[in-house]
Amino acid sequence: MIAEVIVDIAHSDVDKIFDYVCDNTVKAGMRVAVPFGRSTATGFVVRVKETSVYPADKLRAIYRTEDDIPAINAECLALAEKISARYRCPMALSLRLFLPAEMRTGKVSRNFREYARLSGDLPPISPRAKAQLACVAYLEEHGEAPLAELREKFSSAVNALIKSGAVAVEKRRMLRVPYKSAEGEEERHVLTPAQRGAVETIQRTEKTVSLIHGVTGSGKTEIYLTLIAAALREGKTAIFLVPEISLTPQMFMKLRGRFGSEVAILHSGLSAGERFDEWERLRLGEAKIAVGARSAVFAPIENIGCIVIDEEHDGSYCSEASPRYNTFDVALLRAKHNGCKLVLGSATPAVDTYRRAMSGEFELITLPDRINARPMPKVDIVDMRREVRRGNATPFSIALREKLKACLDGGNQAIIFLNRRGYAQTVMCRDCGNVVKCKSCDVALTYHSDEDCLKCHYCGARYRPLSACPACGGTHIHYMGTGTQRVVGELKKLFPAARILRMDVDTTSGKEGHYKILKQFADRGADILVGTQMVAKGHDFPSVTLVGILDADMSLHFPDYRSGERTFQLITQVAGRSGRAGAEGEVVLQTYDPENYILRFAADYDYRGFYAHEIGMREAMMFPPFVKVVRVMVTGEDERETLEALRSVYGKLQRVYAAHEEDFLFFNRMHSPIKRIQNKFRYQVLMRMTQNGPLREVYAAVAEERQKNVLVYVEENPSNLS
DNA sequence: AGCACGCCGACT
DNA sequence: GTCGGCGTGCTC
Repeated sequence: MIAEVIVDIAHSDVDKIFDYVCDNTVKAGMRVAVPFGRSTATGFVVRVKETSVYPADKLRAIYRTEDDIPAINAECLALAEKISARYRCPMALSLRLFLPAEMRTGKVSRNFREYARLSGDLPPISPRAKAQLACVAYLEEHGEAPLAELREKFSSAVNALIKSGAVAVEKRRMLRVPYKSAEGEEERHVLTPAQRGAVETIQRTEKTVSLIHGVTGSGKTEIYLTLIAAALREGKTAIFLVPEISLTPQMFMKLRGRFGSEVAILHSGLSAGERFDEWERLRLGEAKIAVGARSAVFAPIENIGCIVIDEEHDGSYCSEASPRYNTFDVALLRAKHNGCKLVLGSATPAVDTYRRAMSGEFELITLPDRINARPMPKVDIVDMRREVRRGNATPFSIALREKLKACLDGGNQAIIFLNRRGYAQTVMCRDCGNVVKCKSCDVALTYHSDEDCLKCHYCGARYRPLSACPACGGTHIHYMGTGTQRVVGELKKLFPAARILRMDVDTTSGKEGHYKILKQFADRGADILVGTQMVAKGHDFPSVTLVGILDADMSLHFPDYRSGERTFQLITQVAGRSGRAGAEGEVVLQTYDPENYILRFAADYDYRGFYAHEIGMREAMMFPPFVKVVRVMVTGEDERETLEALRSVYGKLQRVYAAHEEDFLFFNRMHSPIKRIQNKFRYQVLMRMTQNGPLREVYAAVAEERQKNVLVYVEENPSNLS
């Protein structure tokens, strides 16, 4: 037999099939160790065949198989091929997506546990051996018991019994199941008519994809769970994707409660062993529901009955590393292959998704009402320009201050949202105007008061705070802009008695950092939670009646065609944290641009209005989804080499441009908005082209570019243009 | 990715 | 005259 093998080396030179002689125990999808040149490599068997066209005298045999059952099933092998073709990456990279990292590095061990039971023939035991007799009696009563437990109870008598053959020991695989304690806590909810209708529509439609557009609190989760339960009843499996599962512990507690150990959780917060075992439980069919962030879309399961993507609009569904896959695209391929439904849900769908739903490509289900029929919190837009004119230089408007006071006096909690961490955004010398920048990045440093240092938010470098300007020696150092740390300081001055909690990347280090802070706040361990966009997601806080959004403009004026969309989503999400149970909630939205249509629509919870306006704008300005934004990034440590590579790709791309000029709306080379990150210079060729534009040629031109110290890659509709 | 083969500078 | 620099090519 001949095995077609892809070696697990991510390099285009070896991205092809190598034939190896093998025996009939080798199956497609198994990992194998093979001789490769003068060394040994791991490889993936993608096909087994009878004969090879490769000269027989040059064929070598595989050394051994690394799996006893295939690690990658037939569907996933085919999927890997599609991903490699679609995202132009070596097969090795797309195949790796389907394995837990622990499996490749081989750093985790499988856990075994020894069980003892009485063997068939019981040799006579001396009546004096009391412990042995007790042990036998124990086993007669219990059938079998973990060996360790027996040893504890009957000490060395156990060994004697094993030696005499009275007790047989069997090794059994132990799979580590995280959060097992949450089993059986969930009571079943009765669906509302709207939820029932949504479930029925999704099950009845002939369309593969359904989009549930439901406001916060409209009960989307219960719809997902019902669909998943239905799939399980048919003997099928399911995939449930969430943006950041570590932020939503109550979500998997809910799943565990409902489905017990049939749920496998795949996320970074687990230990390596747990993650590996959860993956194995899926592969072995012990678990039937894969829950996790985007990588869970590659779950090793067959016969999928339902795939759910919750918070469909979330940016984390697009991979930032090669292959830059889009979770929806992969999920759609799997749904089509399995003939199952793909369900998307969001309170603020991505503009592109909503457009496809409106066009009839997706089934659109709208849930306009909250389950408890409570109105959404009222949003008060405050014009910060007037505050400045009135001489208010603090980050808080008078309205927000008053409402905060009332909120705290009433014994309620508040959330203050500001999408900027640190104390002061920039540090500037007032004598010469010099702004302090990072040594390895073209980025202004942010002052952090809690550590009394300057930090680079792009590479994490720390610097000593300045007493004098490094450029002119001046001592009038000015700390500009407000971050979460300064907000906490100002709040302490305004409300000395209030207990304030801060949540941003600086306070959430560690495995359960997010969870701890959210839990503390939920348990009323603080009155005010100040945070970045982290506070927007997860957790319901019943006692929160006020949300303050300090600087709604900051994400609005991001240099990116999606900044409006993102701002709308962010505001809607943060606002949704207010007033979920008891009292009615309030939101104060501070802005220097109070007439802005995005903010207006967000304040009115008018998604449709926002969408209509935004899509009209995108069409008029020729932005996605009407065209494609394509960026070719060129980065390298040596500026000259990087520029040379840029010139070279640009030349090739220019030929593509010249041959398809009618497909281009924009074509130019430039340095990236941030010229240097982590000592790497960043140049780019930016293009906007029609949907059927010559994307293939762009990829081909980039693939040709193989300079040694320079990295060149393509990004489609990049989420971040810095 | 490794690793060997192969053509030009500073050394015993 | 050699030892060795890493550029180029190959691995079933």
